[in-house]
Amino acid sequence: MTIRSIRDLAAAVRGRRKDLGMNQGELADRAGVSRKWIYEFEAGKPTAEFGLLLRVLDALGFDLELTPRRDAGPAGRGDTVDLDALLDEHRGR
Amino acid sequence: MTIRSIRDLAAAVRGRRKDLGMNQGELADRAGVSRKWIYEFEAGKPTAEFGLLLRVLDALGFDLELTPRRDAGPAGRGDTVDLDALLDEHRGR
DNA sequence: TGGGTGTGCCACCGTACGGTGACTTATGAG
DNA sequence: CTCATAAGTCACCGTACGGTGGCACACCCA
Repeated sequence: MTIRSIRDLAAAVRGRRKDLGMNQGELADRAGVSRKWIYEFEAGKPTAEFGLLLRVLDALGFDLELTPRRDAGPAGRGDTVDLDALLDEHRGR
Repeated sequence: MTIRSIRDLAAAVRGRRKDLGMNQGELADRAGVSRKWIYEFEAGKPTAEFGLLLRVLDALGFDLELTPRRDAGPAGRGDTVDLDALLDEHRGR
């Protein structure tokens, strides 16, 4: 699934944890964080540190993939991205 | 690419930023973080907050994907680490 | 030679992250 | 009705994240 927000990740983590039959405490131990961390993260806390998150995802058997965003265009554009257009778009903010 | 460590991500971010012709300051502005954050993150700081990271990845046009780990192929090195071993290792700190 | 730009790095500071420990509220088994 | 377990929540606290502003060095180009 594509992660667009912390809540996306939180839901995925919680679902996966339950699928694996783990409770918050077990996951916390395996990932090396506190149960509080798990609880708050699953509640959508956006300030969680990335390093700890990686440990949790690892403990859950998740892989994290990074890919250049493919513009949801009608016809799938090639891998050639229009950098200027992209820049202008962002410049607008 | 698959993210296994903060350094993986840091390298990807730095490479992408340069490809887009941005300097640290520009990326920082677009992502709404400080230049110090960009600098430290690209240097591999593992404690960066996930919320800020999402903003930076968004500013760079990156998509983040979460997938169940593909079972390590047999050809792979002895990465047959089980969770308990990982557990013990993490416990050490 | 000098100016401009990009980056590494520093000190300082307010804020809040994350850990610990405990309490409370379901929920379920016996 | 108990007892046990899981999850939500709280207070307390040390630590350090992240922002601001600045400085120095390395370039590059006129």
